Amino acid sequence: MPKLDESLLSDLPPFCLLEKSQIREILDRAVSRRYEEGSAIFREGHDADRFYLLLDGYLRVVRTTPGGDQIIVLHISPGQLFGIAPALQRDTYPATSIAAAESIALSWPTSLWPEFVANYPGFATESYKTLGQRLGQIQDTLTEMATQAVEKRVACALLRLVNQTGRKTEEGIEIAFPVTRHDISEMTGTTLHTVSRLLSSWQKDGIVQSTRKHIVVTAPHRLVVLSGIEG
Amino acid sequence: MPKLDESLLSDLPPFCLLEKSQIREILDRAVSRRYEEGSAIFREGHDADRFYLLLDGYLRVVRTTPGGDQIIVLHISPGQLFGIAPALQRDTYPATSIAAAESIALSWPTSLWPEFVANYPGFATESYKTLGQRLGQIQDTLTEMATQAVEKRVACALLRLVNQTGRKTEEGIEIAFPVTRHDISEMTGTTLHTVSRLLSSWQKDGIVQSTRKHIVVTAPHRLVVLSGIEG
DNA sequence: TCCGGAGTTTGTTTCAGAGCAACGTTCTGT
DNA sequence: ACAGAACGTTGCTCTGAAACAAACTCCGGA
Repeated sequence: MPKLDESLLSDLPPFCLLEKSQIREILDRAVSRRYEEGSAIFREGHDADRFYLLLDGYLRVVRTTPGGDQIIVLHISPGQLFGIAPALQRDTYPATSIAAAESIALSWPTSLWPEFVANYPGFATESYKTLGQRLGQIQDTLTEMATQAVEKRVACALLRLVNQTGRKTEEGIEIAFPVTRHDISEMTGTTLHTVSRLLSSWQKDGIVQSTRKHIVVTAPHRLVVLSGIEG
Repeated sequence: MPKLDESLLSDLPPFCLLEKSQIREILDRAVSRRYEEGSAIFREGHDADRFYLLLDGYLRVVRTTPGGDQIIVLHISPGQLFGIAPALQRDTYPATSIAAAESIALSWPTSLWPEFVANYPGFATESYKTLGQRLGQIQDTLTEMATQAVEKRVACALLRLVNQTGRKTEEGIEIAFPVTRHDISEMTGTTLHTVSRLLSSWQKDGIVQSTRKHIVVTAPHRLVVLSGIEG
């Protein structure tokens, strides 16, 4: 493995307060690995033996029911920590992480977590902040799921993707990684059929433009209206 | 305020590793307060200026949508920490806490949190464990909400209440605090009408027995079957 | 003791969205 | 270049549960 460059970490929230030498230390103990689209980084229920940082790509965090249904709990973007079960004193991962696009992640053995927290100022703080945001976000999703009709949920899901990973293009804002109708149905607790119909109708209305695994939102404001947020 | 007894804390997970003198210290800085049924301990969006420990009673943790719909995210039982936004570097509470029955809670100013974490061994660990469990639990609820039909969700909700707060009686297991049909509908994202119908039909089948604000599960095993869990 | 409100029950109507089915299209590997 | 798989679209049917409506019961307070 080639030596990793310090600039990989030096701007990220959990590490930005650190000395160069500390970042070097952290990187020297990290394992870097590439994951191809569709492959799992770790799986629900397995031993939480490592924690991770996503350098490049996008992940889906997924839960599976006993009945075999899946749902996407959240997405991870570059720069975020994930698989941080050790932070919560868990010895097993509570969900599965799948690369939604080709991705690269660093990882460290769980046993280093306490040391990171103790030695690197700002690391604990930032990690727990991430956790707090994630908890809030899941509560939002739960509330939405419990109270909103399918159309609004799908609109919200799309907006979340756009906010988190949107890239500006000529035609509008494009979601930066492959998303299928089926993925969106697993984010919103509906069927791919319903998602397909909604997307078709929005396309007719000029709100989105989509091809296979690829969505561009051309009129975000109209989607916001549909989502029923804001006053 | 009368001096609080040390035995209040000495057996609880976050404090059980501590010296007597430390527990004394903690209690001396705590404020104890009674909340009557239906009153709020704190509200969503407000300054997270204190964190809490429930000594007696039961709480509902509730979120409200812009549209005015409410949903119950989780319940708090005696002995649990709550309102621990500071642990997640949040400066505002992400949800509202309501006393589901007459309750008593201790609280401390948020500014003491770092000190508790630093000085009291096991405190941080246990708090984060709680958080981890709560995160997992909410993910469960979300998954359930997204994939299961109403009947299963209501069965699950009832089982969760029973597991968390159930008290054995002659007729079966009784939920230890007042729960209305409406409450259950807010736990499951349905209407009180549907909950009422389900409960009636279960009563006919001898699975539950309920009067106003009061539910006894007489055949938990049959509820488990309905909930569709287990292998 | 009577009133009013909160909680519950039950009936009827309505429709969003799941389920099923069939087909079209674009990719991948050989 | 072809077969098969993965992804997407669309029409039709049917049902679970929301919406609407109306009473009934219990409880606390004046």
